[in-house]
Amino acid sequence: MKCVLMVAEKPSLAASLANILSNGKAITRKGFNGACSIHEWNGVFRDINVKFKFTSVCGHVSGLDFVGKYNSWNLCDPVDLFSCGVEKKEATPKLKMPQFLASEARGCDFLVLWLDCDKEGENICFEVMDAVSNSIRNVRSSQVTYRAKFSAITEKDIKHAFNNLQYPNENEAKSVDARQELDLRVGCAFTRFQTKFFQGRYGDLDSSLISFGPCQTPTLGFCVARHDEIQQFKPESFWYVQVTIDPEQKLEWQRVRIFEKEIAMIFFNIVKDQKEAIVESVTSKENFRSRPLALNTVELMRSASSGLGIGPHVAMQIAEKLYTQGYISYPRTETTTYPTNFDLRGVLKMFESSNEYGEDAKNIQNNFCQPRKGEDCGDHPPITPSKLASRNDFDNDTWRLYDFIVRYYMGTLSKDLKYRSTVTRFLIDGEVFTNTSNVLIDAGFTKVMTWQAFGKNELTTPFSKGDRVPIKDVKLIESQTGPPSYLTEADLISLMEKHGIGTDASIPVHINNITQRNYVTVEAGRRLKPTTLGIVLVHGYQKIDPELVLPTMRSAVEKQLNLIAQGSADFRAVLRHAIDIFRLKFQYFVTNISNMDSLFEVSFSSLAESGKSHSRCGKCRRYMKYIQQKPARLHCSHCDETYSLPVGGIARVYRELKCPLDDFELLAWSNGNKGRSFPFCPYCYNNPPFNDMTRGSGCNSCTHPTCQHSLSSLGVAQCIECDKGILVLDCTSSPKNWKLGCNSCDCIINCFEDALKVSVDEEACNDCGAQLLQVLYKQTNTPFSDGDDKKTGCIFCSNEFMPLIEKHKAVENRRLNSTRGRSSRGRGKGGRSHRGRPKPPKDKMAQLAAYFV
DNA sequence: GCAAGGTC
Repeated sequence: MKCVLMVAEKPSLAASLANILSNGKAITRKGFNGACSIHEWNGVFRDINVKFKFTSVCGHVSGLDFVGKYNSWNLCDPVDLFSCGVEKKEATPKLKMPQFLASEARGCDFLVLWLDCDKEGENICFEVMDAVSNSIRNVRSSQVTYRAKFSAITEKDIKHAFNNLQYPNENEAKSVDARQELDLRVGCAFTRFQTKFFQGRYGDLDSSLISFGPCQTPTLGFCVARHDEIQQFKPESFWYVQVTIDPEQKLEWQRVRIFEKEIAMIFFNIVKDQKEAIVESVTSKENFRSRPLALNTVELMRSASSGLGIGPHVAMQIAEKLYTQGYISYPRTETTTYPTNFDLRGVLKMFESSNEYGEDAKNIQNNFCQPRKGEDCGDHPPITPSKLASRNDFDNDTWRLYDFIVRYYMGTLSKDLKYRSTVTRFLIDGEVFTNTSNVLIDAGFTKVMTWQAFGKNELTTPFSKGDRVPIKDVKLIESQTGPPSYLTEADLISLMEKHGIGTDASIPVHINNITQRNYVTVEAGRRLKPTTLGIVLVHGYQKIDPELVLPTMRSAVEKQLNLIAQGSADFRAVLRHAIDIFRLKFQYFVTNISNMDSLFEVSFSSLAESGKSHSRCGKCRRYMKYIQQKPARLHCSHCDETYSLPVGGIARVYRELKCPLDDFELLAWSNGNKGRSFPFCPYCYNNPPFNDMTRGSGCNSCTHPTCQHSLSSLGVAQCIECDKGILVLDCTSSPKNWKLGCNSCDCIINCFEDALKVSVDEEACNDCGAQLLQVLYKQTNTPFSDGDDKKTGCIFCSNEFMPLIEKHKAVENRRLNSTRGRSSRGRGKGGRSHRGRPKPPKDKMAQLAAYFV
């Protein structure tokens, strides 16, 4: 029997599409990658009986990256990133997606692609075809591979798509390839250049990465634009006449306010001596506030931020969790209209038994309103609740978001809010004042969406035309115009949506980025206030090349890319043109960076003047400065060199010891009292002296043959927790604390408390191959039963050491293993070199010689 | 250590 492989963009969609197409008959099994399932059934495809297999990918199968050395920050000039090679790589290696697809496709004759119907989906179609090209013959043929085009996940739509299969659109897919390549080259080139440039000059930037991106930078731009408005705002004084009538009620002046005091005074003088206001007219009309459209992602994020105080990133994480647990429908959609056959009442029914919502759900069913017609974007149905939950099922924020989604859903099926608005016009010697009073007629959807409840302001006594109302008080009030506030997250989301910056799925990522990178902070009310770094960056772009931060930049690029999608321009030509433009922009940016730098200069302190005097430079013997702000560095202002330091923790001067290779003073890095620690040479850490030592290593990885701090001198045994590392004696906090620490993982073994001295012996243990240790105690407090103050033994095998070694599960295991090993196989696991002292590098003298040259 | 876009 012929076999048809069908592929959707995500596991959940594969399940629901298979269910529709098989009329519920599909049998499901889990795929070997643990993430995707395969749904199988027999049916008819193009008039023949076939077996169907429906599975999915998880988003993109592949992603783009630079080739080889261009991934390294130190091995190439950022400008090379505009011309160097790029290659496709597996997007998520642990999912083994190409392998999974290839194996499921084996033996299949046809491929039907059910990826989301947007350009990204079209691009993934071709990624899937690539992945199965060795499994399905002629996969590029339009007689083998088909594309289903659907706009809603409804039986009608899906079956229609199945009966009208097409071929995937290569032009649309290509336009995505172009976008990927352009974003990669431009983003990484600018990011690397400006990060290295500014980190090499300033010590208090408080940022480990100064990134640029075609979406994140305009996003930051919005926040800084508002900041600039606030800064440039000049308050203006204005005056208004405030009349209070009896019974007490303030009236609104029809002129609202006046910016010249003298003129305001004239009106005030007219009104102030009057005793009565005459009712000129009373008009009344019914107004309404519409119930909401069905909920989509952007609105969910906006409301979560402004109403619940939950940021978009976290909101989406919670929504994702609610979705995978079945409480709500798929939370990423732009659509704001329910599918035609959606069981609106069924969902309400589900809530009838709920303590929280039961009463509302019944009321709404009795007064059921058809939802408003929104937009169908052809992606997924709006976000709706799909399972009843109660308060105890979740933590507080999860409950609040779930509650919001339930109430919003009920709101969309409720009546509009209705109120009566009555405007009373008063005349006071020719001046017009009004009072507007609103009276609620029907709370409508705000009965469930209580946060939108109607603020009442009823007039205590209604008036009729011709009434003469006593005036209680007349005042001339002086006030000032105020600046706008910082942008709220909700405002920012709206701006991004309006300018097409990011997508519903990536908007929270960009906002999160600019906060994580320390360009903006989230203030009370989730308002986004730019930091000095954020402001200086945006102002710098504006000085050098304003287009870099303009929100229109993204859409201009998208426009070009759309030419590819429409087939009216050649992929290569458009891409080359766009890359050329950005390369020129980049080069212009680099040559004019001093314009941005002059702004940095004002706000940040140069490396030379930041940090504290710390340890000596091996080249000039002068003290270098220790800059503790992220990323921690040592800076020698005399040599104008900067040395990076291990991430986190603290690097203190290590007993004024020096590296025998370069004369730099050694430092002891430690990550808290009980954490890892090791000595290192700041020069070797950045410029490893031996081939078998990687950048970012301490002395505990150094193969120097004679230095007393090196791995060669202090290595004891292979690590008991990881495969790669070696346990090295760590003397940096001796004699208070002695410990063995792995030079690769976090494994630490504390030992020999209060010993005067611990050192690594020349000999190795006969039983397990570990290097022996010599331990010396004060005569007065030796722990050994025979009264000796000095012993040599094995940390794993010597009985008299056992009580002096921290109880460590892995140590116990190793002891057991080595005992067992002895009885069954003679001696340990067989004296491999890594067990004892690690082999010194083969040609160490040659390496040393090379280093000194 | 880098972008933006999918999704887990």
